[in-house]
Amino acid sequence: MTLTIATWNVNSIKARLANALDWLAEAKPDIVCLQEIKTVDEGFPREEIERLGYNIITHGQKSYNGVAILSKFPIEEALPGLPGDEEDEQARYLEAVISAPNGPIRVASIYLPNGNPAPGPKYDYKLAWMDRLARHAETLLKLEEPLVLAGDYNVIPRDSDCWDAEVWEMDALALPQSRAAFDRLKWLGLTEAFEQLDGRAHQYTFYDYQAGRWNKGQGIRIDHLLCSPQAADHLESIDIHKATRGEPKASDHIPIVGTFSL
DNA sequence: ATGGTCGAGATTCGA
Repeated sequence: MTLTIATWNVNSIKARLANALDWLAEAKPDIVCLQEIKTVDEGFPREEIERLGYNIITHGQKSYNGVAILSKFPIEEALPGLPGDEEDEQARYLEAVISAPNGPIRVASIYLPNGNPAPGPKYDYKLAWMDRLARHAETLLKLEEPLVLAGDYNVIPRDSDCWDAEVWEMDALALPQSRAAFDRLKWLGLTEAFEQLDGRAHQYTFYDYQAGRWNKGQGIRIDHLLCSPQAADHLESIDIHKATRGEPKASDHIPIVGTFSL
């Protein structure tokens, strides 16, 4: 028995609906974490996706951000919002407990702040958000459950996760403080699925629309699955569904899928 | 080819 968990920044679920329906019907992932749905909850195209056999929870926002979780199995708990700042209005975090056939799995859909320009208030917000995420992850890890924190982390973990480290040197996605905050999540005991199972250089999950990056093969790897030991122990494979980026009306991000023997 | 990225939604901002 295997369970597949995917993450995909769709860059507007309404603009991407046809692409998303095609990919869901083809890849048939059990659980999907979506980011940048760019709509309020009422605007999410629920029925079209429900028809493919998914339960859906959303944490939406007008125009920007917004996250969702799709699941073939029942969703028992829906926990919108990252703890640690009551003032934070941005819809970037949605956690759920899913009743998978072989037991419950806790999943979160994460849209970590971009942080540019750095330095500045947006970068401060990114680092503060990452600190909140680490503190919350610490709490979740104490539960000793299968846990997957899946999303657009807006962090390039290594120089070899982009096509040209010099281009990204001063960017919020690659600055040492961003990488240190990402490393902190791993030191807490979370395993980054791609690094663990594959680790090859230059395997990208994002190609900017600008400057013909896709046609030039110039991407970055910023979408990640972070797994608790109880999930990482059952990790079997990780796949970057690169062909989606070449489709008409593609998102600038590529879906990645983890397969677990759970 | 006088352009050059896309999305939401308002005529600009965020990525």
